[in-house]
Amino acid sequence: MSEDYESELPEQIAFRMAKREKLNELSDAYPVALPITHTIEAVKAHYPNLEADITTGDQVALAGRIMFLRNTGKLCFATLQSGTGERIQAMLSLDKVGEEQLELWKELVDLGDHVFVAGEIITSKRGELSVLASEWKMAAKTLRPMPNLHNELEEEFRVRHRYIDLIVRDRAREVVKIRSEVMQSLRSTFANQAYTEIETPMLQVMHGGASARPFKTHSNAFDTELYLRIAPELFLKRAVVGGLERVFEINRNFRNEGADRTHSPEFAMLEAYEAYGDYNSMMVLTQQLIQNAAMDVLGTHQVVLEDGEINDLGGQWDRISLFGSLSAAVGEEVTSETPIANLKKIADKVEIEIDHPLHGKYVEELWEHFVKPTLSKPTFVMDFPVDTSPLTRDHRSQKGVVEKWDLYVRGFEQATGYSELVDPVVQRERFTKQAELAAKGDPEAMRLDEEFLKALEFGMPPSGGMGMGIDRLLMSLTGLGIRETILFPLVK
RNA sequence: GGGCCUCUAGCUCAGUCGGUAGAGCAACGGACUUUUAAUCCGUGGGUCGUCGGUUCGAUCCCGACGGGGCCUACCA
Repeated sequence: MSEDYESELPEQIAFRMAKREKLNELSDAYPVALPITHTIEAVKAHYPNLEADITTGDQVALAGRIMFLRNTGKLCFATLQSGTGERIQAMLSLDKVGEEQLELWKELVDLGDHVFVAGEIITSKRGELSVLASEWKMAAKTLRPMPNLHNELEEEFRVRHRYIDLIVRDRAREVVKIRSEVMQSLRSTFANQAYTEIETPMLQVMHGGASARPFKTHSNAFDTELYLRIAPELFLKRAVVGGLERVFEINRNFRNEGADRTHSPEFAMLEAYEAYGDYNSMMVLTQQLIQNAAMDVLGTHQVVLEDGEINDLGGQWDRISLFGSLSAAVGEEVTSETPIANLKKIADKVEIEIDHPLHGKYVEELWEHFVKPTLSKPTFVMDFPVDTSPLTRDHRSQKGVVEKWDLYVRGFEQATGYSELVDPVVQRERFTKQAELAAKGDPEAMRLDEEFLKALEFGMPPSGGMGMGIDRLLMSLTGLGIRETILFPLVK
């Protein structure tokens, strides 16, 4: 380490560096192993309510991070915290550790340090469960000062230093745990229905499965452009062609588009496909996945959100038709046959501008303006325009409409499901139309994927499919913004 | 992409109608054997996001750039 580096250090780091040096001279600032006998959690659980000023005679050895330090002349107090946030008090007294060890403690131990203490379980005069140390050791010296524990950290600081956020904020740890348990719940719902979890490529020669702009990268080995996937759909369908009749994948998608409170450039996506299912069976599955997750993780379908509001996920969720609900909202019949000119008139009346060649885009924009804001309860919105859903089967009884639903929860799209298009000839036609859009400059239009079409030509059974944003599921269950549901969201 | 706001000590924030800055916690020195954000006395710590411009003088006014936020348009 150069002297330049040290001389430029903020004073608090320089002091801690010196303490680290001294610890290493005396023994070790970062010992490889410590004779720990108990976790803080175990000790707390074992002595739930001792009276004040008690000695137990029980010896323990434990370690934790120092969150508070209260050093007096001959008796020092420290609050040690475990990784789960559980805390216990350590006491170091002159008569138990001796003058030398007490002085070293006061000289070398800072807030944030991991320390080891061994001693007797007691309660203090004020009743605080404590380890009265007969011995202490540095477990790991911290070089940087901890933030002020009495003010909330700024949002940006929390995101950029999530490890500190996790140390000081209970809710940060809770959200990590909730997310992990939601994942387990989803997998268990799938496992109970004989689904197989698979992983499909995230680096793709051709991106597809959604309308979105991809991230591009380059492979040296293949000397070719590659894309980070925008969706796993086309590979999961290949798996269904291959006979994996119930498959799902939970993994990251990447979309080179805007970032805001509900969008992150990389986000966790769940997709599931079920041979001989359709969009009706996928609605049942999706409702089960979410309701089970709420029940397994939070113990209720009446989820309390961050702002105190209740998100009621219970019961049978509403199912409405896209064209029907739009027609009711605008007060006139809107169908897949309604001329664009008429749609434009409706749009003009409420002063929304739509500039897109697709009829379906008009319908969806109008729906989002008139109906979407009125949805508060979880609602399946069914039967979408064909020209905006190139991978979806035509409706079994309605013309110009496909068997697709979107699930809206608290006003944003939570999941989507389809009766999958499995006719390779129709799929080729749909891709061709997408290619025309791409030629006209639509950066989100899909590509014609010959390899995928070849797979379909080998016969894909009739299937239902669904996709759900995991981060958004976490948002629905907690009321947090997407950057709070992702442990380490992308920051510049 | 467009509009508005913001960046000051390790952290959270004040502040200067233009004369180079403060608080609380944290840190350093001292006192203290029952503290709970311990207390008391004392001390240090800043390229005021970066680069330019205006000015005798800029942390403050102006411009550009960078980070962040909110609103707005688009994708889940």
